[in-house]
Amino acid sequence: MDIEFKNNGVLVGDFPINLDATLDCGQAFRWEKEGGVRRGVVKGVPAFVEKTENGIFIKNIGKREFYDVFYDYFDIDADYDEILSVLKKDEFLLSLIKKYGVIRILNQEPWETLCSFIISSCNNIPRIKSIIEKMSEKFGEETGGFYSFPEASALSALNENDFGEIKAGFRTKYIIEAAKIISSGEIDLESLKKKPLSECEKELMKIPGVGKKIADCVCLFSLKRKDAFPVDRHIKRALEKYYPRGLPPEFNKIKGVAQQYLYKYSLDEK
DNA sequence: TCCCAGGCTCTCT
DNA sequence: AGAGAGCATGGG
Repeated sequence: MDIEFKNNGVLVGDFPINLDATLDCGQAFRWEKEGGVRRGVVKGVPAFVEKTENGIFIKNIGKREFYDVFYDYFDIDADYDEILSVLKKDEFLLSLIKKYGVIRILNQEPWETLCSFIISSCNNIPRIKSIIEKMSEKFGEETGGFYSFPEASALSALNENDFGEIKAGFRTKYIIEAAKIISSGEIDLESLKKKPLSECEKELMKIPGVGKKIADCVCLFSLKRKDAFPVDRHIKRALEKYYPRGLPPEFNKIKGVAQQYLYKYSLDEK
């Protein structure tokens, strides 16, 4: 890739990405589209991203924010040529990669990811986004006209009545309990990055409202575990139809990336 | 009115 | 260990 700081932003060139697919296929929930520009809030920083001919332009940030926040977020270090070359050995994945280009795995903030996927339980994407937005406006910090995702410590002090207009339903008590566990340090999400996947899952599943699927989402989308493979109802159906005898074993270390292609495909099927 | 949505928990075998 | 109901809410 090719990084250039210009026009009060960062131009990341020679950087293959299907920006729309990456931001919209259910790994992140806070990216809106205004004209041709994507707007989000990443680790408390308001973000404006445009697709360019061979990469992306991130507006209104300097070197420091780029390397502190966005470099990691967009998984810029990872070699997707190599990752996708493995997936392309499979005929169906090859067709999906041809169709969708490069869908990247975002490295998101762990608490935001955990909380967002607790909210995702038995829910649809528009409603997940709406609940997260309402929570951010009510309990997050305002920065430049936008709201950061609320800290665990802020949510841990609330009770279910405070969530009245958030309309998170039965998930409300899980959110508050999870916030307590994380803000108290009972579980340290950052430290899970160093542990084996099975141990990460086991630890995360101690949190109420978190089963294996949500634990795997947290591992894949925020703990840099591309070997995590969240199975929701869509993926379950896709596996039964296309991989009745299981995924190719050579996918193992990067099957999370394959999962995003299968998920994107299942969204488009409807 | 029923079905579905990036599931999980609790209970009953 | 495995199956099934219940869980809040809103859109189709």
